[in-house]
Parts: sequence; structure tokens; C-alpha cells
Amino acid sequence: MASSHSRRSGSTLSEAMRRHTREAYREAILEAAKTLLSRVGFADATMSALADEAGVSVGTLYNYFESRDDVIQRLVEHETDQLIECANALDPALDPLERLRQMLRNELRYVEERGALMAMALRAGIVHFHRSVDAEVQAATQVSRTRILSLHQTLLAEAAAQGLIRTELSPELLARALDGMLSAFVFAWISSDRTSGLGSQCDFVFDLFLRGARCD
Amino acid sequence: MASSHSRRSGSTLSEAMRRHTREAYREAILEAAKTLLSRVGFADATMSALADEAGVSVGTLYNYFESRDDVIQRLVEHETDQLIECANALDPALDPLERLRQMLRNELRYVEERGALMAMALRAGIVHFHRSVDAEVQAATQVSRTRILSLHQTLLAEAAAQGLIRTELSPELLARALDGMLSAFVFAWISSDRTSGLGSQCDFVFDLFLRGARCD
Amino acid sequence: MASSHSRRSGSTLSEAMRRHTREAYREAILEAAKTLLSRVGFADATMSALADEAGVSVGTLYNYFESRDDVIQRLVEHETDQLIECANALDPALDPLERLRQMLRNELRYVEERGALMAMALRAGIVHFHRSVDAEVQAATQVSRTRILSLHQTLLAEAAAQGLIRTELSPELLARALDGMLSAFVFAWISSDRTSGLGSQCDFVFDLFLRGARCD
Amino acid sequence: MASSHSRRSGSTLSEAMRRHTREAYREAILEAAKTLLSRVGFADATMSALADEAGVSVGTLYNYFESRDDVIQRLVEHETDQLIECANALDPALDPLERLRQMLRNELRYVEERGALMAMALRAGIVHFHRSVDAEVQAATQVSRTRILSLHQTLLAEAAAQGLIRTELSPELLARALDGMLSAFVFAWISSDRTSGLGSQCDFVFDLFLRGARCD
DNA sequence: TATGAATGAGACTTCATTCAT
DNA sequence: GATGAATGAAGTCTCATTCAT
Repeated sequence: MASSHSRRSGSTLSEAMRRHTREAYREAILEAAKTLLSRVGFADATMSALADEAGVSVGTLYNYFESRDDVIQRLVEHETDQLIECANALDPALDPLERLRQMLRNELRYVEERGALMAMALRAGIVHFHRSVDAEVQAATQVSRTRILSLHQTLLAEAAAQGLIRTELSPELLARALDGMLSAFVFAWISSDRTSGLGSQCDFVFDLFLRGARCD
Repeated sequence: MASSHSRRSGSTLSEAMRRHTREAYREAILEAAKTLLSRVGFADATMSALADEAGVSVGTLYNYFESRDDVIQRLVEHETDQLIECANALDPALDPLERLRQMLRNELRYVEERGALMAMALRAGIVHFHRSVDAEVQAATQVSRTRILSLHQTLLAEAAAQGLIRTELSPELLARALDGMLSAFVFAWISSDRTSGLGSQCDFVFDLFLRGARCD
Repeated sequence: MASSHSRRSGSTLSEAMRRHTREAYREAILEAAKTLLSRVGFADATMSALADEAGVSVGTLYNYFESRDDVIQRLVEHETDQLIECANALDPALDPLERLRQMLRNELRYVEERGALMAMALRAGIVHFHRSVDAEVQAATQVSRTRILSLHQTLLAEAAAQGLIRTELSPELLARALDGMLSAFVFAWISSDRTSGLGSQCDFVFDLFLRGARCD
Repeated sequence: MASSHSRRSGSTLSEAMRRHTREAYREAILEAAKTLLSRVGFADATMSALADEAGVSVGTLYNYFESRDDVIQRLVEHETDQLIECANALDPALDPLERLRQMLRNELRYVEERGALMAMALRAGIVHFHRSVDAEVQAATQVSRTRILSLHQTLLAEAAAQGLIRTELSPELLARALDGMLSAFVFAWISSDRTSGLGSQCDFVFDLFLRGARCD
């Protein structure tokens, strides 16, 4: 009745519904992609396997994404967004180092709960190595990774400004080192049976980062 | 008919010769593989490309290696062997931390000089992500990686025993963290134009590892 | 349940209206098809593109036509009808050769104005070559083509009867030859920038044809 | 014995043999392509069908040609070469018009004997219409077609110079018209059962052409 | 009836591996 | 042993057609 006018931008109801459905599909496919990638790796995450995982046909994937690379790229962005959302939710009243520690905990928890492989890829730029994952995707991954790294870096710079950490150390290099350590633990966790709490190792890493290994 | 060589007799001499020749071929192919992988990545390192690089035919590759995966696996092992050889050549009179620092320097120099990609694979288990690099290869890579890690770990344990580093810290976890930091710098170097000296960053990392970031 | 329209009763009025609407839709779709085919060729004239061009949904196309091939077939017929309509509108008082000349001019103008590709298909049976344009469509195209040819042929036969052209030449073969010449010029025009007037070349062709066919 | 030296460009025997075999394969594939295209049209001449026709595997096709388009392009060139070879074999002592008539006869005989469709494509530039027959192939086809047309055109120009045909008619347009007429008969022959002699119609066409083009 | 998302057969192409010479 | 052409499974992507809303 009300929707009989095909005015531009009108059709509020069914239009919204359609958009909502589409978005749900996209999300479902990305979710399936994450699961699949975690299970079989980039390598065997073929479009056919992804279709199976998502419970749709191959053609449907191409109704929502332009190509295999597009799926990966969107997934990387999607995951990054979620990580950064977590980070932004931190209490700004805390001192920078405490906020950083919380953020790292979040990231590790995220890895544990959500999807190991993607997070790892985010951390390590691993997408780089896969055939037919072309330059654009790699660049996008690089961007995602940089977005997270700069959050860390910013907090480290703040900490330096407040005299909490040594000022002669470049925040950029510090962030890189810190990230590397965490990545190593993520790798180890993934290669293991993934039972031990990954989050609990955050303190070890962060403490080592702050105090160093040397005897006082 | 004409192949009188393959008689049973007189094996000692020609046998040794044959073995020697075979070994030389294997080495040459592995060398070519390293070069090729460094240049084009796992993705485009097809058997055909490898044959070209090595200056032999595709068929010949299969006379020396069982499969593409086998080539990769042997290459990883081969490279690991060389790294460990370097490590073993270090002066045992030095204190453990100094030996460790030297060893890390070696590894970084190795990355710079020999082949970024392979070294990275060694450090990060990246082989994991490539299609058709199957479980066995991944396991072998893991083993290689563990062999290097345990050298680091041993030195850290020694250092702890001599009271040079905090004893309440697990050498295993310390080695993992240290490795992660270095990996991060290797990644960064590879992703950059690879001009800045990678070796020079060893001290930054090792110093950070020892002293920590915090103000005194 | 709600669809009270499809009751058996009161068919006359609404039935006519429905039929009229349907016909309008069909025409609109065929018009869109002609435009699209002229612009992008058979190859890229997908059903989706046709739906866009016609401003309807893909599903709607299938409410009016049985298949993609059906659309093409009906289009060919439709275009042929129009050409023949033009031909029938010619002044019957003129002598046969003059009527033929007018008809050829009409055809060429039609090509210029309406859609190069379709017309070319009509003239040359090109539909034959496109994948998934199946035998039935080809046959229909052939029929359309033959309908036009026979008009030419009829006029030539008339001309022969009136002693205007040599009678020992088969009107069928003459028509074929004439058609071929025109096709060649159509092809050339299409392959060029399509700026030069195509219609103006009609006289060259027809004159060439006549001075050969004409009685001495 | 003699071939134990792997000198550059040496290995005369096996090298020549190999080249010969390769060439034979290429020819066989092109021959199969011609047959297949004649039978099923461009449309259904898939690589898979071509492989079947040639009695090889799909992969083998790609050892000899870069792509499907490449096959078509080479085929067009190949056929053109043969046609032109025929033309060049004509007795230069004959007068131009007689040479032209012979040439046309050759072409028609060629169509009858060798492969209708390809020849038609050559004549009509039909390749233009097929999806995924890209610009380069079309250009190549155009070139091939032009090569043949210019031979005709040259002979017509000669004839004009010798006062055999009207000089006020452009040889280019004459050639085009002549070609169009022949094409029409080729089309008709192909669309028919292909039993009637095509070659025999040459005289009809050429006579028609001449009595129009000829000086009074 | 109109819609447009889902479907899946099928096209082209790649490349690890085999095998006849 | 060395060679390199043949093989064909497998991958990505397209698009005519169907069907639930």
C-alpha cells in the first residue's frame, strides 16, 4: 500500500530490510572466511571452500565481494576495525602504560576468542606471501597493521612525555619491538594446542619490555 | 645396452664420484631455490622457474628432490644448518650474553646477505601460509626454527646460571620474546627498501631486551 | 489469496488493458535491447545489462521473454518487421528499380540511424557466431534475412519482367549479389569512425550493380 | 656421442627434430581449430573442445599458444598466409582481370576445401562479435582481411591503368563491392547444405561485376 | 507481477608431476 | 641421468536462469 510509489530514496521499509539482509550476509561470509582461514590457512581457503563454509554457493560470494582478494582485504579491515574499537574503549584516565597494557591484553584476548589466523596475519603482515594476494591487498594489510602499531606508538610517546619510559628510545622502534614480542607469543600459542591462556602471558611480555631481562 | 656404467662392479671410486656429483647438483639447486625465493616469493617460485634459475630441466629437479615441497623443506633445513654452524663457531670463552649477541648479529647479517625471504620463513614459520606447502614441510620448518631457538635458550639459561639475568624468568619465554623482537625488525627491514643496515639494529634490540624500556 | 485480479470474470476490459501494458513492456525491452546491443555488442549484452538498460529487474525480463535467446530472436524479427514496413510504404507507382533503390536507401539509413550492430546482424546472419545463440535463433535470423532478400528479389523479378534488366540472370542470385555489396559497405562503415554518410554510397553500389545487370 | 657438448646453438640434430615436432604440433592444433570452428562456430569452440578435437589435453594447448585468443589470432594469420600464397602463385603473364578472376576462384575453392568458417571470418571480419575475442585479435583479423583486399585492389588498379575498367571508379570501392558479392555467396553456401559447387558461381559474380565496371 | 539474490554449470588458465626419448 | 612436452586436477570468476518475497 504505502510502498507503491517508486520514488527515489523512498521505499523506506523494504529498502532498509534489504540493506539489513545484505549486511548480514556480508558479515556471515566474513565470519565464515575468518573461521576457514583459521582452520586451513590462506592457502586452502579457496572460494569453493569458503562457499561451503558459509553455506552458500560460489556465485553468491561474488554477489557480495568482487574477488577472492577483495574478501581477504575486507576481512583484514573488518578485523582491524574491531581491534581498534576495543582500544578506543579504554579508560582515558589511566596512565599511558596502563592503557597500553590493557590494549595488549585486549588484542591477545581477541586472538584467543575470535580468530587466530587473521589476527596473526594482522600482526605479522603475513598476507604478503600468498600467491594471488596482490599488491593492493598487501597494501591494505600494511595499512591495517600500521593503524594498530600507531596506537601503541602514540601511547609510548605519551609515556615518554610523562617521563615513564626512557626518552632516548624511539617510540616507533619500541612499538615495533613490543609488537614483535607479542607476535612471538601469538605464534607459539597458535602452534601449540591453544589451551594455555594466551592473555595471561601479556604481563610477562609487558613486564619484560619495561624492566628488561638483566639483573638489577 | 650401452649403459655399461651401471654394472655392479668397481663401485668404490665411481660411486664416490657419483655421490659427489649428486651432492653438488643438490647444492646448486638449493642455491637457486634460495635466490629465486628471495626474488619472487613462494608464490611465483614454480618448479619451472626453479629449473630455469638452476639451469636444469624440470625433470632433473625431480631426480634430486621428491617434490616441490621437498625442495622447500630441504632448503629450510639447509639454511638452518648454516646458521647453526655459524653459531657453533663462536668463541666459547666469551660470556653467554656476548655470545648470544654475536649470534643474533650473525643471524641478522645472514638475513641481509643471503636471502630475506627464507630467513623470514625460518624466523616466523611463514611457510605455514602457503598453499600446497603441506603439513610435513610446516613441521620441518617448525623443527628448524626450534633448533635455533634452543641455541638462544641455552645461552640464556647459561646467563641465568651465571647470574647475568634474572633467574625468575623462564629462558624459554625469554628466548621467544627476544626472537619476536628481532623478527619484527626483520619484517620491517624487508618491507622497507632494505637499504638501512639491519645488523646495526641488533644492539638496540638486545639492549632493550636487557635493560627494558623503563626509566631507571 | 489476495490476488483477486486473476479471477475468471470481467475479462474484456482489464484483459485488453493488460495485453496493452504487456505489449508496451515488450516493446520497451526490445528497444533497450537494440540500444544495448548497438553499444556493447552481443558479447557484453548480458541479461543484467539489459535489465539495467530497460530499467527493470532481471526477473521481469523473464516474465516477457523465455530466455536470452528469445530476446534476441524477437528483436531480430521486430527489426525486420520495421524494415519491411518501410519497404511496403514505398510508392507502387515508381518503376521497380527505383523502388529498389529507395528500399536500399531506407535500409542504409536505418543502419545509420537505428543501430549498427543489429542491422548488420540482419544483413549478415552474424548472430550465428555468438556462443549460446543457439540454432533456433540462427534459423529465425535466417528467416528474417530471407524476408528482406525476397523483397529485393521480387522487385528484381519485376524489373526483369519489364525488360529493365537482363532476363537471363536469376533474380535470386542478383539479389544476393546486391545484398553482399551493400553489406560490405555497411561493414566498412561500421569499422570506420561512422562519420561519412553511409546513405550516400547507395548510389555508387546501385549504379555499379545496374550497369552490370542492365540490358545493353 | 656427438651431442654430448651442450654448446649454444649446437645440438643440430635433436634440436632440429624438436623444432620440427613442435611445428607439427602447432599445425595440428591449428588444423583442429579450423575444423572445430567450422563445425561449431566461435561460440562453442572452447579450449576443452579444441583439446578433444586435436586429441591432446587442455594443458598442451597452452604449451603451444598463449591463450584462446592467441589460437584464434594465429589461425586467422595462418589461413590468410595460405590464401595469399595461392594468389602469388598466379601467372603474371595474364592480364589483371584474368588474374583477379583466378584469384577469386582460388579463394572460393579454398573455402570449399579447407574451412568455411575461417574463410568467412576472414572475409567478413566476423571475429569482431565474439565475447572475449579481444581488441588485439580483432586488429589482427582486420589486418589479414586488408592484406587480401589490397591484392584485389591492386589488380583492379592495374586493370584501370590498362583501360580495362572504368577509371572514374575508385579501385578501393570496387574491391569492396566485389568482395561483398563474393561474401554473400560464401554465406549462402555455408548456410545451405554446401553441396552445390561454390567455385562455379565465381563466374556469375565476376561477370556481373565486370559488365558493370567495364568500359562501354 | 516485479524484484534481485542465489544458484551452479562451465569457461579460461596454471602448474606440479609424469614419462617417453 | 637429463630433457621438456603432455597431462589434468584445481582455481577463479561469469552469467543465464530460478524462485522466494
